Amino acid sequence: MVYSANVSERRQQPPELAISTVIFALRPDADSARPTLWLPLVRRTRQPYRDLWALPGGPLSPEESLPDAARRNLQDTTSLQPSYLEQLYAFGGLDRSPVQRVVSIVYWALVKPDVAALARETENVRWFRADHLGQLAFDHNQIVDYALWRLRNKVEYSSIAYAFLGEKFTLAQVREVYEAVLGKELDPANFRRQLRAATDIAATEEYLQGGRHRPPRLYRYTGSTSPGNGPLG
Amino acid sequence: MVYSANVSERRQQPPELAISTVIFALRPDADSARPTLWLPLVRRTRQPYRDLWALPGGPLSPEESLPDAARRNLQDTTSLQPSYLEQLYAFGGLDRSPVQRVVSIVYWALVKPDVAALARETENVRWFRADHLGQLAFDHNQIVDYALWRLRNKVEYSSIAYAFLGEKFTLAQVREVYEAVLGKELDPANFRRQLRAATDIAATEEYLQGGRHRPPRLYRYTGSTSPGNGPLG
DNA sequence: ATCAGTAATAGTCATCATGACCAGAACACA
DNA sequence: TGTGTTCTGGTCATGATGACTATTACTGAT
Repeated sequence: MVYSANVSERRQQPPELAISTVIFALRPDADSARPTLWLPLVRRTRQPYRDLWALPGGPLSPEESLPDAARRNLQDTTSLQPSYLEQLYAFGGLDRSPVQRVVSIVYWALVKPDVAALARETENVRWFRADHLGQLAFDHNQIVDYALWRLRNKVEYSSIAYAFLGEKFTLAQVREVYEAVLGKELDPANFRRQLRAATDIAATEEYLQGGRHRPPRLYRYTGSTSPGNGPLG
Repeated sequence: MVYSANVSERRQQPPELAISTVIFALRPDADSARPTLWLPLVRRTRQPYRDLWALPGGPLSPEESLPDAARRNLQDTTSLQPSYLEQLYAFGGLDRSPVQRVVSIVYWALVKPDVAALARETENVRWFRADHLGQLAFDHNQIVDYALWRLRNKVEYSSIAYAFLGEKFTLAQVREVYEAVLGKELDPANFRRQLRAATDIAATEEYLQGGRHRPPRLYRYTGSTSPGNGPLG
């Protein structure tokens, strides 16, 4: 902790308020042929934790709302426009940053595959597989763990999975989302039965051609874009 | 909005960071003989929203963690020590306060009945039934609605109900907690079957004497005090 | 002392969701 | 033409749940 200021000094200053976001996308994986969970990180160019990877974020401007700040930070640092955005948690531990006390209101977001594919990687922005991130700056490993936990829970009781997919999709693609998020394989027939009982997806008359096997039917999501966060929408 | 400063003026100032808490307790109700959900509110003695009722809260001191700040504010304003405390949400809308922009990190808490009974009401601290609060200051009606939504969800999939109860309790008392929180009656026999299948409550050899009918057996909660918030504990 | 009333407790039954599993249909490729 | 794989529809056993019935054990009135 080279850059840790002494405690009484830090406590003179008012807490700084920052907004950060954990962003997930499903990307094709070289090894497994199945898509896996990835997330973009930005390299820190200043102390503390210089050259370590961190969540995209920045200070809250006085004239923007919290989700607007999250969206603007995403646009500025990674050029990504999320298909889903939800507040994750406010982290305010005293020792999160060795320099000054920082309270971070953290959002988590999902992006669709076409948006994620267009995003170019730079020297300071890179995609990482969610299951081996290495050492991140600050308490960001803990934050990502929590975001993953929320994602895994939410995918099971809400219709959030479709935020990972395009307008039309096969049931197998939906299953691949669940399998990538939950980290386990699901029975195709049983999974299919559940989706067909759901009211928020509808079959189209189109089939996905060009595959190696029987062409699967395409479906469309007909539910609300925001899967609902209680009275807050 | 008599006290609303003009917008450009407000936006010069940095956002203020506050901590508030929604506290729930189960209290006997005069009408229904069944206990109902109550929460303590504090009267505002200053503008804005002077004389309206509001959630207990205050600014975050630089040297305390977020849950510590919530706990201290509860102690200072209502003298209540919660048996459960969890972060609810960070509210940061631009127009939450007409004077200055305020970002509120809101917690929600439960208190046990003996603690709630000891709390004395004063001129500026009073208990209200959760189902008719009237007009509160700021956006606190919306915050209470969200806290109620979270409470109702969490009571169904976690063991949070025991935070409302003492060390030993009857199964009917647990059922009364569920009924008060969910706002509907539950079948005693089926409810009993579910609780007996749970692993985190154990039967004692004691019975509650003095009632009008067959004395019910007393049970004890054997699970963890913190029902778990994912990787954060 | 006896009986009525009510909660506490135990149990039954039909229904539904789920996991495991089987089988035919429809395609590409050798 | 056959083989392999996925897509799709189906069966079966199991467990959870809601509705319901019945017995037990107490208080309070007659």
